[in-house]
Amino acid sequence: MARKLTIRDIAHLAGVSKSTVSRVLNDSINVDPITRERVQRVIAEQDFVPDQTAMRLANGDHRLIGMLLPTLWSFMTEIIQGVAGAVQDSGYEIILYSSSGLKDYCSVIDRVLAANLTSGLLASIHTHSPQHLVTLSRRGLPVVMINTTAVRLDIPWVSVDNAGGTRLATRHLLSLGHKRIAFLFPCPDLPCFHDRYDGYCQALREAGIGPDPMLALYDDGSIVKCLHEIQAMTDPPTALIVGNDYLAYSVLIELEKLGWRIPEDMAIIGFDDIVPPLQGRFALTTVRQPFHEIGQCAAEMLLSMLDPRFVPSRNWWEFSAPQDTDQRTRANEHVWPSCHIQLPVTLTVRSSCGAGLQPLCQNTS
Amino acid sequence: MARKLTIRDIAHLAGVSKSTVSRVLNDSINVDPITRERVQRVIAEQDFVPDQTAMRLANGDHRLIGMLLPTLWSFMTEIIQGVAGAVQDSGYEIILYSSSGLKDYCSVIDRVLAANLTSGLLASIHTHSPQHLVTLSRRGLPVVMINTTAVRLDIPWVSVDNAGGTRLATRHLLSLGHKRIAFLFPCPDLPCFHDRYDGYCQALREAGIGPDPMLALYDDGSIVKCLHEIQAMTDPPTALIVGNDYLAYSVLIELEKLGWRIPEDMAIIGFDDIVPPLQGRFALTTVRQPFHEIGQCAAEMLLSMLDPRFVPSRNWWEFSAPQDTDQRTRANEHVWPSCHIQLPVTLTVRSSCGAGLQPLCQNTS
DNA sequence: CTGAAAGCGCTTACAG
DNA sequence: CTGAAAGCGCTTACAG
Repeated sequence: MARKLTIRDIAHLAGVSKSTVSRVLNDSINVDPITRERVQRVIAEQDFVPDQTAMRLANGDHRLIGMLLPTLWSFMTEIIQGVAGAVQDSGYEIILYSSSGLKDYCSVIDRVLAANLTSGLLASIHTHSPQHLVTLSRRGLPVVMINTTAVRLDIPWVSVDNAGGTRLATRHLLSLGHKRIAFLFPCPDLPCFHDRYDGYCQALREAGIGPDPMLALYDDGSIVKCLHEIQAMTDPPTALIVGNDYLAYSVLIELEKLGWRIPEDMAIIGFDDIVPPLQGRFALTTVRQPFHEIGQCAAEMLLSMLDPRFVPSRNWWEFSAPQDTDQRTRANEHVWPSCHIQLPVTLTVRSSCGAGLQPLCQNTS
Repeated sequence: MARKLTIRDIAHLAGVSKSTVSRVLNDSINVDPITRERVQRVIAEQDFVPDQTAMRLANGDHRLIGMLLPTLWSFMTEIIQGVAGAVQDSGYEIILYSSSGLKDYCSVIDRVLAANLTSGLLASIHTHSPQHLVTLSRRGLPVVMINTTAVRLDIPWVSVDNAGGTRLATRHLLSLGHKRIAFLFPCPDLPCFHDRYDGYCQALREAGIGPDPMLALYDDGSIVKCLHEIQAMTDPPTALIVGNDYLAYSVLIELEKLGWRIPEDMAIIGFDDIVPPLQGRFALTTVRQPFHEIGQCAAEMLLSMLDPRFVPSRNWWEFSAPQDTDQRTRANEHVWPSCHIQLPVTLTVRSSCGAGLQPLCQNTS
């Protein structure tokens, strides 16, 4: 390939100095229109694109966003697409860091930051404690957590309205006549599942039903045991809300093995809406997370933090988490450090809940 | 955050020049062991990590691998994980370019290269013609295509043994007693599906059965029409190999609507092995692609092209495409430009093919 | 083995 | 409005 042109070559060809070429490239105001036009023509003729590495070094702005990914679930692709779309024309690029495997994610982050390559971080960390990120964020590092399960953090994050989703699901089951509805935790300690449980309890209370602690179930690895417990109950549930789809599908499989009919013997609703192609037999009614929008929103938040002139494609702030709303009005200039977005979710009704096949869509916003 | 340390600070603290610090950082031989040790201690004490942007500018090696992604399927996550794992400790980073959407991927590539940020490209482009990449590759750009559907290219790529996979699938159906086996193309023009069709034909011929052109079916958007054609045949097939899983699941859904029983009325085998969680009712027997290995292999190929000292984790060359083997022996020094890897696939037997539930695993290597 | 100097390709005060 | 110069943080001949 031919030697790469530099700003000096363009300067020669246009009969100006490097400074002027640089000014044209950076849309500086202080350039004579005639000169500008001449330089631009040369740039176009030569297909000149300035070296990004040098640009980044010279102006200290690296225009690189780090994206920290955990072991990837299938829906991460949608989130990534959302991020990529938002970053597409921003002048920033995404650099991918995998925090999967045995490596300590803290050391990964530290090296990433020390190397001074990226100017901000999009982090999706689920199983680890994000304390390290919180510390860095407090010290001024632009970072946005994506779809974190640890939603209590005082660090910018984008997630969904977990409680709203299960409230929707629970109401739907109530409207179908169910009175005994159980909730199955995929694991006991993640805050997002507690929020989902809270939404379920809220909907029950709104219907005048006190949540029965016996109906809060935990998956300790043996779904079968869990189902046997249900069978052994004197007043067993007729419907079950499962904390996420992955577990919900496992439940469906086990129930089938046990000979239960869905939804006649047990109505099921999940959370996430993974695995869209299979809507035929295992038609799981579920709360759909807007993964693409989650990625898009997180990326646009980060871009806004990095560059105040950045204009988001949508007014995401209308989805600020309730607890944020007050303090934002008070300290408007510091809106970013405490910004938490909970995007609304939708209930996608298929057949596992027993609502028949009539299409029906509700959402939390 | 405190001001970032530079090589000059370390030099001061260690009482040496910047040059010496740089030599220590780059493991240069020409450093007195005592000096080296002193410098290293200061570096460790200060947690110093050199600025990557400056490094990249100074030595012209950007240590950044571009990864061009199409609209992401679910299995792209596995490929990405494979790539990330391989790149993890190589000193390179991955920068993500999305070629999805309406944007012309050629212009994306050109800007990427002109900007001089990345030193090599991993490309996964399916629906577009990769002619532009071929041209660039010929001119010396290190590029590896991932899992491309256009397997006839004279450009380095990593894919799977498509023909071997369908041969495995076809043999399996033959062993179950099927004589009339159809093949369904997801679309008529992609080379990978022709390879899969070829494998199917091979297996039939090996069994002394001439492939019946009537049994080569095409999905033109209406699976139902296709199924009606099958029903209308005087000698209809009893088994069906579908070109990919996505279509296979659609077929299963349509067949169910039509009241067909799987596998009694029609045995089905797919290709890809997407959607692992659902093995209960829609248990699709399918040819599994080793997505993680595909990503890993492609990344390691690219790293080898960028840095001759790189040592791959496995001897991938044993999976060189047959047509390559001869010329590699002849022109060993140019092994890279013509390197095509076809990883073996495995047949994952579930219930849709009618083999019952006994676990069974076969592969093409 | 080590340091001073020039250079990577850009940006940005500063002076004119 | 424009150019010469210094600088971003590193590397690498070159001279000693």
